[in-house]
Amino acid sequence: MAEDKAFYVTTPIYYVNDAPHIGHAYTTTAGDVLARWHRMRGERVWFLTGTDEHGQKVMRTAEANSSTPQEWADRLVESAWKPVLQTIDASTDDFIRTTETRHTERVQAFLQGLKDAGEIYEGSYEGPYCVSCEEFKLPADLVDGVGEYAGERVCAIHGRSIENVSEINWFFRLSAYTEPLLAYYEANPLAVEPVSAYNEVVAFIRQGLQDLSISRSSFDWGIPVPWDPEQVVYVWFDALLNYATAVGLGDVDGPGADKFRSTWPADVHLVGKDILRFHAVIWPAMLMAATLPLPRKVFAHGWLLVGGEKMSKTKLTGIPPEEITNHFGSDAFRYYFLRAIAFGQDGSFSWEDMSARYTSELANGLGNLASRATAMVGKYCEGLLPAPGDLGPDEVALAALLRAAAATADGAVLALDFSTGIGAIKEFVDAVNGYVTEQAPWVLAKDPASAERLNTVLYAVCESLRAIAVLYHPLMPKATASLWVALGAEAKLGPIGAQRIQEASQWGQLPAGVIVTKGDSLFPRLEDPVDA
RNA sequence: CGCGGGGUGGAGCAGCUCGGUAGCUCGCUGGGCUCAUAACCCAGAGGUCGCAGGUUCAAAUCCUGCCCCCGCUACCA
Repeated sequence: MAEDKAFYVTTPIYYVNDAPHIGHAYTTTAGDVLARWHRMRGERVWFLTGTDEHGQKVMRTAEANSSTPQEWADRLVESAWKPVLQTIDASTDDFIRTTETRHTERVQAFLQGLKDAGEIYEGSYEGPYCVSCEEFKLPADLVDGVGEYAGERVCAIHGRSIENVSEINWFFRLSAYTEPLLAYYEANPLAVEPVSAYNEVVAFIRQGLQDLSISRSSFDWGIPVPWDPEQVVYVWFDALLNYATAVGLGDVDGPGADKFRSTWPADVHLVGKDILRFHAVIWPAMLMAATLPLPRKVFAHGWLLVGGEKMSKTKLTGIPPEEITNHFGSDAFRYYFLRAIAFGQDGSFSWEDMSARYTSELANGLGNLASRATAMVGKYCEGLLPAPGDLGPDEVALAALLRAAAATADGAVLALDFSTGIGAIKEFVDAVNGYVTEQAPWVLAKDPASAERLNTVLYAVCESLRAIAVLYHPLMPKATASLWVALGAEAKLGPIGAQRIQEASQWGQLPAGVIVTKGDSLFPRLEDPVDA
């Protein structure tokens, strides 16, 4: 490889106060498929996720539950957030929590560095403040008052007047990075994707950036500002740094320094489009200020819509991932969301569509193909993969189709276009199903004179499945591992995870004579989940 | 005129960057096959590609205007 740096992909760190829903799991799934894909290309990979645990909301919720913020966060991380990784079969390499000392100490060191470099100054933040809420409000949080407050903007929660209050805070010179960021994005048009996100970011920066208040004094659940312990670091400033602190930011020697050198910068930050601005404006500015390399790509994916609306906790439309995986399994979860929704755009989720895709593409498509192939090898060849005779034009065409599909899939996944990549593999599955029907091995089996032809056909089908298993493995680790076993591939070719994407389409890897078994259905047909 | 995204057969979506048979999943009709998870394969019906203009030999695809839906509009994660 040209460099020894690992391919580094991150999910956002999830705000621990939320309940995990399929939107969170969607992001992590995308990251996982990307990570597994790169691993199977033979690259070193580092895949990070974690939780964001500071801030006023966590503190409030903890208090309301007669708990300390730390205890509250501990509980949610262990009971809700880490289990999600198992639920969707995510292969993360690390899980960072912003309350860990490896994070807090490095954040403080980073902050001190910026201060020493003159990037941070003391100023006053002034804004609308609701006494009842005891917090600053954003203009967007305010609503028109009614009754005695008619004519003024009031707190949306309490409906009462807000005061204009100022407090002394530490500010980051974000405004100084307006031009550098514009220049950077002009030179790196792929640094933010998709294009719509890029345009939005550039348009925003073009308006001119204001300095950012990065400390708070009104509450204390956060990382203390090292030179001013009365204040805590603004949550976003703290949170964004996780991507770097997790891999050793600032360490001058030792394992942290080695890790940082071999990992940073991130190759892909996956984010929801609602937090794009933090990642594509504030974060790179912070790194510029510290003269560190910028992440190579921030990719903003869309939202999952339920009933046409963004999922939301308050509207009770947040679906827990296990609700889906309990029924369909983790492979189908992973398949559905990355296949049915163009990555980068909003997509609507419905049980009906999920169920339809599952039945058609997984059960009737791939699952059934594996079933008919293994059954025929069992029935006609006593379970041993036959040696093929000379390839006919149909086999040559099939092999060519496979090469094209693999190439398309590889290119698409590397470009984070999962749906296109999966679609290419799916089309090949369909083609193999068509090939089976056209060749009609059950007819060939009736005539001893066509025995060699039968062998050729059955071999072609199993060899196709071998390639499909490899190409689909990053997406559906469990089912493809089962398929790998059913094909008898492991004994001669090694573990499926050790196969190479780039070599997957090379025809003829599965050796004749391996034991093919008809195991359980890869994707059993399921009862309609919407029976209510 | 704040910025951006979207309006494609019954449903959900792709295609639009690089104009030239409108593709996919589901549903529907007819046929084939029987190895297989009553699955598979083939054929077919069904679309004014939001509306109106324009450019072009040719536009879902480029340009202009309009209508409708949605998100964002920063220091709440």
